[in-house]
Amino acid sequence: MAIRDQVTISDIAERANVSISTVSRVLRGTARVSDPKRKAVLAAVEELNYQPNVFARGLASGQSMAIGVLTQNFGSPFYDAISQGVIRGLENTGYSPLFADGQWQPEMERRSVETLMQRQIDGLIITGGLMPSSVLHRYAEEVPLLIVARRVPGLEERCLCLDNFRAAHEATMHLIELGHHRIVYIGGIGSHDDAVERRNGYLHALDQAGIEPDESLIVEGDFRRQAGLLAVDNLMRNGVVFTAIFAANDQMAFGARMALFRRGIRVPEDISLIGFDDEPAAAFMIPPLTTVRQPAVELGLAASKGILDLIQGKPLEPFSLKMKLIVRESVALLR
Amino acid sequence: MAIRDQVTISDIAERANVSISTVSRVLRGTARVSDPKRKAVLAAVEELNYQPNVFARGLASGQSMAIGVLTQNFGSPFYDAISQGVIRGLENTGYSPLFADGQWQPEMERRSVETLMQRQIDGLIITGGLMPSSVLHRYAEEVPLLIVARRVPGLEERCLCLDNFRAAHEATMHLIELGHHRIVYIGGIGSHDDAVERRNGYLHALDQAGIEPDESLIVEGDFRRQAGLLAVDNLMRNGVVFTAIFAANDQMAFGARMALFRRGIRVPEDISLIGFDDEPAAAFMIPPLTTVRQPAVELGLAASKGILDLIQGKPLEPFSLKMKLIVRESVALLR
DNA sequence: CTGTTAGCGCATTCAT
DNA sequence: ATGAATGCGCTAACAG
Repeated sequence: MAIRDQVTISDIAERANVSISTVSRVLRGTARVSDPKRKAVLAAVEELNYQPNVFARGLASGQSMAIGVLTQNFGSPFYDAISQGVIRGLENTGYSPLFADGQWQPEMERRSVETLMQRQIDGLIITGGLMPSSVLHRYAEEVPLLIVARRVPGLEERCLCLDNFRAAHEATMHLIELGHHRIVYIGGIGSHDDAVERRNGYLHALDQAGIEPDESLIVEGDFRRQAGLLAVDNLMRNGVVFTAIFAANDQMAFGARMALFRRGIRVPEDISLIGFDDEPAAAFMIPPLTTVRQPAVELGLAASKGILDLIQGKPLEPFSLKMKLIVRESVALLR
Repeated sequence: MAIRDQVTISDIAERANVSISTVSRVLRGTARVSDPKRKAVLAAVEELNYQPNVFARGLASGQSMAIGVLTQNFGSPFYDAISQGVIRGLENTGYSPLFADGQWQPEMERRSVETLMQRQIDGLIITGGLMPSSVLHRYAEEVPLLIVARRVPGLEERCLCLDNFRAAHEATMHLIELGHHRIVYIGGIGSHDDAVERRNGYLHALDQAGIEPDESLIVEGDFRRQAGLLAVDNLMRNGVVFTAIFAANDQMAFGARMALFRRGIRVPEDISLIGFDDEPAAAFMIPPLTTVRQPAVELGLAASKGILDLIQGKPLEPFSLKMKLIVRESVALLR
């Protein structure tokens, strides 16, 4: 045991001339305690700087007062913003978040969740990720579970996510209205539901506009920068003609931007580019990246509220957040 | 207690026909156990899918097997990269990291550390931050402590940081060699040791080159984007003349870049710009931001190794990582 | 080598 | 309203 934390409940019991149960009672507020005794306890707590031992408390109560949060890639602005929201949402609730990083690798995600589980988390928030939905279903049975920014079939009521279809649709429409016909779509992983929805939104917009979808304009990515870069490189190398790009997330849009830059192609003068997520860095690109805003912090906040509800057995409040297209200077009218 | 995790050590003891202590022994490897019994235990563990209860273990052993990590701003690429390093460094060590976010606010940092402490962390890694050094000294007495990316007087042997002075000196020299005389320095918070060192490096380079430092070129920032933006705006408004900017971190360089962009000033054609930290996004600016590389992941790795050494009472290995200037395309010769 | 036992610090039930 | 007693699951002496 570390040197600190020597003061225990019995120390203050002694100091306050009461029994340890009384101390426990005033600390937890589980039963009424006479005023003088309560004050004595509180005073002793103060004087001795008592800090409850989380382990002992957890052992005895069966509650850890901890919420596990599986995030993807510390360093990814979007997921980090969600984490921020969770932190804020959990403040002063008595619960504290325990973070683990899945790194977008199913195996890593599993291990991370196992670790969290071992720490007896009272609830689990999973953001994004590639974990098979079967595994998620299993977790859902073991612990109050909330999934953020990902739609999992069969667990819809546990998922906090936005209308990807509509947002992608809007973004594509925006490009079409600017006069674009040949719009590249750089998608996410095919097995990922969000990616599918966004793609459908894209396709639906084309359809509405009477534009024949062109398979050669649709590229599968993996949500990472490199994928965006490669996508553009390949398109160019293959001589595919296009005037606009819609990427399923900002990271890939960054990559695409980079590839264009290397070839001396200007954005938005030569090609229009839209991303998705509104990562903070998007605003700092020169010129700023046009993107679909996913309110990540708000998502995190909602997630923390939601998980607390679940823990208390309350029904999940319906969730709705609107996404909107952030139009900056980087989308141009087609010349 | 959650529904899961019902299997306890005695369940498998029963199942394997041994005593609970034997089970504990094979699980912890604290003593030799006959082969048949060991195998029986392992088998039982497997069959029952036993998961040790961290709380019970912690209570009994006094060890939490957890390392607290106070980071600044989830979402700051630099600190996140450090976190990544810590995660990697702790893999397969039996220890797991517990993250908390200080958000660059002393009060928040304190609360976060208190929370970590309450969770009985075996060691504490603090990255950056603004916590008064007196507080840090106190923590150092309570728990094995390692400070990353910040130099704290009196705790030097506990600090993992780089040679800020030399790096700032080099960056400034680089600009001078390119022909710049009037170089703006956008600094960090004055009370922050790193900021002071970087500033001194800047001043020393000027001195060596025989350039008289000009107070009007030295701006105090706070490491955030907004500060860089404001700095440039103010300089411009006041009609200060300069041909290059050296910012004490990339975030502020981003801000400066933005301010320049808004005024139609090109980088590097019109003004040279150097940042500090080599945040990933720096490479994705158009053109990429020239910056001083701080190997953040390596810092995190070293930190995790270091904290484990401290916990085991081993002396801290001397640490050295060189920083180097990443010269990309955004520094121009003075026309 | 192995089983028995005594706590770790706290919540909680049971008496009072 | 309050104290005594029990146990959470596990580790670490302590006896064989």
